[in-house]
Amino acid sequence: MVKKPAPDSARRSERSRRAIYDAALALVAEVGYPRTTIEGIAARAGVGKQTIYRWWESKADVLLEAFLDLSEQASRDAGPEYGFAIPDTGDLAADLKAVLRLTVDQLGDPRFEAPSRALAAEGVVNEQLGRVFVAKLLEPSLQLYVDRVRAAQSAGQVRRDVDPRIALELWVSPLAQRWLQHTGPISYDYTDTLVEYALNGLAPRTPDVPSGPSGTPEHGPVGP
Amino acid sequence: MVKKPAPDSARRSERSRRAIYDAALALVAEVGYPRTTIEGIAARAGVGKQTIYRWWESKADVLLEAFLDLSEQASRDAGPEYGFAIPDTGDLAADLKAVLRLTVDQLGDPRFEAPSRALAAEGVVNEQLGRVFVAKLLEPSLQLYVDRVRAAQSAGQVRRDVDPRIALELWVSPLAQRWLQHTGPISYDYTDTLVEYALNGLAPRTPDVPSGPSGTPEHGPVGP
Amino acid sequence: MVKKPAPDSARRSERSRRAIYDAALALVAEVGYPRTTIEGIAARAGVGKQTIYRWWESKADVLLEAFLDLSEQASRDAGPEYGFAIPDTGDLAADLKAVLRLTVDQLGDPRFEAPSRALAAEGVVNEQLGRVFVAKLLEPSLQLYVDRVRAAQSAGQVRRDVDPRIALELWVSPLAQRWLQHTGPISYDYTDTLVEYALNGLAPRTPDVPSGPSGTPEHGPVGP
Amino acid sequence: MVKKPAPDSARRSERSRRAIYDAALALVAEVGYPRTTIEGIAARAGVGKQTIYRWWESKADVLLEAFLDLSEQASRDAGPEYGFAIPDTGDLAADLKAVLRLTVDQLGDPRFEAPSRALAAEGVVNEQLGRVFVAKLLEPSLQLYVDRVRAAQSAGQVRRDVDPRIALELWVSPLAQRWLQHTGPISYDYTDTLVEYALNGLAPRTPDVPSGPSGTPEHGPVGP
DNA sequence: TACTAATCGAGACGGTACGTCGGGTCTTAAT
DNA sequence: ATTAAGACCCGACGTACCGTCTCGATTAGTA
Repeated sequence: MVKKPAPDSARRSERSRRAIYDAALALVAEVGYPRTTIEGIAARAGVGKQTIYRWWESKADVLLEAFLDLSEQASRDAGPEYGFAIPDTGDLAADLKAVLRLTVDQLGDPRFEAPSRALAAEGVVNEQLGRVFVAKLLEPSLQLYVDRVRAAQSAGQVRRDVDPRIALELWVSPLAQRWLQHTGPISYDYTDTLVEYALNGLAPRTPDVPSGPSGTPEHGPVGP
Repeated sequence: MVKKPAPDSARRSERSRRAIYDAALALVAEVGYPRTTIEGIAARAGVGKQTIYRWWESKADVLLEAFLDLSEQASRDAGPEYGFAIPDTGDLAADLKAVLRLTVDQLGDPRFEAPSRALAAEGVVNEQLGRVFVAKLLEPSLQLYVDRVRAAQSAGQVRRDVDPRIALELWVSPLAQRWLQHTGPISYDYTDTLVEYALNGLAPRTPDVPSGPSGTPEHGPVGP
Repeated sequence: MVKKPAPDSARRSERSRRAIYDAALALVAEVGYPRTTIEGIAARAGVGKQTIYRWWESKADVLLEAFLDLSEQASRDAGPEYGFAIPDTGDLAADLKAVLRLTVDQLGDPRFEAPSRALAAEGVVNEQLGRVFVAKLLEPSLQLYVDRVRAAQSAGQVRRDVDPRIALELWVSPLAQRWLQHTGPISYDYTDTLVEYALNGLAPRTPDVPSGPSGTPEHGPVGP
Repeated sequence: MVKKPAPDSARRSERSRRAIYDAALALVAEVGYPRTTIEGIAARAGVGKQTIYRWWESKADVLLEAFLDLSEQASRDAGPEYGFAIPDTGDLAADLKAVLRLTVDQLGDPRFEAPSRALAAEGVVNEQLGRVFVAKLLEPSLQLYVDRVRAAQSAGQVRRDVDPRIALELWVSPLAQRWLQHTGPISYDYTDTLVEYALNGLAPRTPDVPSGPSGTPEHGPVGP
């Protein structure tokens, strides 16, 4: 992530690095991302500006690393041995609902909200940073859903021809969009509903009784 | 939105307003949002800085109005009588796929991409602006889906207990997230798949007929 | 003093003119000349900016006229019939001292100080205005000294080869400089001393007769 | 004179300081004081505006220092060993006339005129700056007159009860006023006359010899 | 007395400069 | 060699006024 004639990272001051992380996160939480300045971070961290410019390319870069560090720390604290996973009780719907409820809680945690909003916003406009953000923070979480969906496929609860990476977006993206863009309220009910819609679809279940005239004959040759 | 001793909007210079819109959109497209400055907009528009500060509160505000104006213009040009609508051929899936393909095209249009990304990003971090952005630009479009889903409910193609406002997020939000956060590629195949997953659900169709090879054989194993 | 395509002064609003004079003098006294602005004068006078620009060329111009008006008013109030004059009691030294003491008082009058300092300062740097200032305000006063000195010459108290216009500078200019440039304190003693030095010269009187009655026995060892 | 968390003057850029002095003096000479802007000085000096604001409080402050520097330089160039002095040939009148003629020349030197007028004008209105101007630039010159007058007193050419600080104003102030306020022309004749009037006074010399009334016996080698 | 043209209060406009903030580079001294 | 400190050049900020330019609404002098 650093491009300059790489300084000697062996001599790097660990103390300064930590102080910078702390200052950056604190400032973003306190005054918001746009009013967080490199000078401000340096001053708060008791560090020279050059120390920041030496090791990072931009304000966003600093915050990204700081937030990554925070996340690692959090997951180390939370799960000593395993790094989070989605439970598998055999009931996919229930498992997803449970995890999404935790996510709802986390999205409201002010400790995470300010920096993650800031990074997400920066990522919208700055593709390079956006990709790092996604790769380092988002994808690992999404992968857990991929795994869980695969397990459900093995258990016959999800059709085998479904692409798990796309499937998970049916519940993850709506929640993400509501949070990111303030397009709607976020609640347990909401996420529960998403899971149900996603697993069951919107179309009426073909009445297992052949008599049913309705159905959805019009779209796609569902069934013979 | 203006706080100072409200300027007299009757005497406002229409010429300047248009020039400012044009300059703002052009600059965002050319150098990107963060490098677009109010000073730059004023200079390019041949306008005094104060004329911008008199009528808008911030750079984001200017761009938002400029973009709104652009959109209105576009929809006026496009649909003389009706302001866009989702076709209703009777086949919900087909209609949604068609509209989403248009959306995919539009998301790639550089004319719209720069300003809408910029505004979306700003809205992530600036809730006030975000809400205006959503209310003025996003919701009107989403409302069209609500209407179409309601029609489908009347036609018996969608369960009556489904909330259309949530339903539409099953295909809109995934697309939105991939575009906003660069979480994945965007293609016709992708949006087609979203529509199918959303309408049919992920769970296997209750095998109404034991022999039934149900599922959705037509589109095979989608995904990367 | 006005160069533009002369507006019709017959239609000029006397009310506005007076309000502008008052506002200008008040502002200069309150906030000082540099922080007195045309906009400020207009606002305070309840007058449109154009009304000022129509009749005056510059801030200095406005103030100059306002001050001239003030002076005329003052001299009309002070001396109904005669417009100031220096007394002629036959004792030139006494007359000059008396008038200079009045001048000392006037220089300390805050009503006059702010605007006259402002105008003097402007005149230092802006020769055109300076000349008007001198011609309209300073010279008329100096002329009174010229007259008095001429009278003294007729009375044999001042040498006939002395140029009165230069002579008066011996006491006027030192006082003026101390006031303008803050080069020294101003007091009755000081002006008295100036008159004596000027009339008697600095060189020792040739002790024509040891008992000589001339000289200036009355003022003893002046100065610190 | 600086109020902010005093910058470290040890690290001050000498190069910038000189460039700022040069630019300030040049601009004042070229476009006049009021049209000389801090921005202009910075641009011409190839310096950031902040570098000016860091070390000076105002435009007047910059110019004052620049002019002080110029004067020091000039006096260093002119008199390597002694820093100017008024000659003492034994003839006070002649010595004063000589020095005043030099002053007349200097007042016409465009190199000095613009900045010194500007500073004088500023000092009229801004007492703080005025006092610095006087103390640093004016008084040192006046002191030379004080010394010369004292010497004349010792030599019996000037009365012992005369205050030299006031005496010198008899010729300095008239010249100063004519120059500052454009109240009259400046010439060698004029300054010569001032010296004669000041030394001999305006009142007729007591006719030491009843016969010789005319001529100018009065100012030659004063004293018996 | 009504007409009508100039002046008036008001303030938006294109500009210039202000004084401040922060970005990113560079220098210094201390560790 | 890295660090804290901070001066430096630079660009943009948001504000204050400049002097010009419309706007109705008076407001005189003329018809």
